[in-house]
This record gives sequence, structure tokens and C-alpha cells, in this order.
Amino acid sequence: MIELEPLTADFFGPHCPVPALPITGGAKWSWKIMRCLEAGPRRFSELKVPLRGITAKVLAETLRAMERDGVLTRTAHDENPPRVEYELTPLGRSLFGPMDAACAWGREHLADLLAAREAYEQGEREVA
Amino acid sequence: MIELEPLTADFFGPHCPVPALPITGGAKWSWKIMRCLEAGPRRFSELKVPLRGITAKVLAETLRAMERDGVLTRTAHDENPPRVEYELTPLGRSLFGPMDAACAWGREHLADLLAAREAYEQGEREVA
DNA sequence: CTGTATCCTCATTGATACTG
DNA sequence: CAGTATCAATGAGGATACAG
Repeated sequence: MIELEPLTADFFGPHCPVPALPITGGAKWSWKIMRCLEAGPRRFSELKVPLRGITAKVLAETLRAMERDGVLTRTAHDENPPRVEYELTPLGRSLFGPMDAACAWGREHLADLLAAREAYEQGEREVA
Repeated sequence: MIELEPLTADFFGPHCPVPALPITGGAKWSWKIMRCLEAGPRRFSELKVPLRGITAKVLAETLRAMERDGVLTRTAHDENPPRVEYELTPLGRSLFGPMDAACAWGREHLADLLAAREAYEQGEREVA
């Protein structure tokens, strides 16, 4: 199970670590899962396909962690074949606020980032 | 060296993964380093002490990665004993925007998060 | 003081096989 | 279909020693 740091009252204070967001536990996939669920509920297999490369094991673990943190709900329909649907909670949807802020930052500063990397590699070449 | 996913033009689009922010590479420490540098330049040892538990190796690696991404500068003064100062760039400072947004989200929804975890553990106890 | 060089451990992830 | 169980691989991170 993906563990987060313990939550204390001042956890989100001035020295808040990254793992503030529930989605940063298992960050590699949870962010993408959020986007897959943005348009509405999805089944296990409907998540697994677009998340190319994820294994059932990791997907299940990540979904459990997100359920534990209250960002999505898991609904198992009693049918055959079985059908399980995952849906974002209002709490989960509220995460799009900071997520979009991060994406906006990225788009805004993409040129700076690319320039910084190029400059850095340039410096490496000069040393070599 | 901490590697980030390759940057493409649409990297920060609707399906932007978490690693959008340079600070999410080596996330365990880089977020805290940002906060340590928020008030002004700091020396290597002035970072190492407040970041209790970090080793010189990991601190050096993380600082290099952040330098590569253009969020801070490294200035080695030619003295004895050596003195090296790290300082945030304007690009680095701009990261406080999304970082503060994330922290604000956390403070705003702390009660929801704690309630969700309690409910989840409650469910586990009922199963057992 | 500010690192680098090795070696090592542990957790996350991946691969594969299997089940209700 | 929607997982779980098991084992293997990978890599960030830590311990320690040493160098400029």
C-alpha cells in the first residue's frame, strides 16, 4: 500500500513537503488516473488501456490508495462478468485546481526550462 | 543524476503528468530545499542542517538537478575554506505559485482528508 | 567546508501466473 | 472482468570513507 506522511495540523504550513497532495503518493500514475476520470466514471479496464504500460497490480494498488484518501469511490456491481466503476469524489475534483495551476506553470515556463537544460548541457560540453 | 521525463511541446497539456514541475524530480527533498532558499541565498551546510537526515551525496545531487533545471544558481567563492552559495532564480521563485496553491488546497481540505482515512480504516476493521 | 566515490539497502515497479 | 500472489528487476536513497 502506498503510504503518505502522517498528516498533522501544520502539515500544509510554510514547510509543507511535496507529498501534500494525495496524488503525489504513487505520483507516477495517480495524476494520469485523475485525468482519465475527469470526464466521468470509468471501469478498471477502461483505465488500464489508456494508461499504457501500467500493470493490473499497480493500478489496483494506486486506486486503493486514492480511495483511502477520499479522492475517488469504488463501486462493485454484482453482475457476471463483474463490473467495477471508479468515480471522482467532490474532494477529488477539487484537486484539479492545484493540478491545473501546476500545468499552467509548466506551459508558461516551458521555454525557460528548455533553455536552462540546453545551457546546462552546454556547460558540460565546455568542461569536457 | 535525477532524470525528468523528456519535455515536449504538449507535455503540459491536458494529460500532463505530475513530473511537470522540476521539483518533482527528487521530490522528497527539492520541495523543502525550495522553502529553505525562499528567504535568500544559503550555503551548502546551511541547507544540510535544517534538512535533517539528508546526506551530502543526496543534497549535492538534488542541487545539481535543480541547477540543471534553472530553478537555482550555484556560486563557488574562491576562498579557503571553500564557500558555495545557492540562490533561487526568478524561474525558481515562480514555482512558489503552484507550490502555494498545493499547500492552500491541503490546508483547505485537511479535515476531509483525515475523515476519509478514518472512514477507510473503519471499513477495514469491519471486514476483519 | 564542500563535496565525490563506493557500496548497500529497501521500496516501488514490472512480469508472470493464477482465481472468483 | 477484475483482480491477487509471487518473484525479479530497478533505482532512489543511505552509510561510510575519502579528497580538494
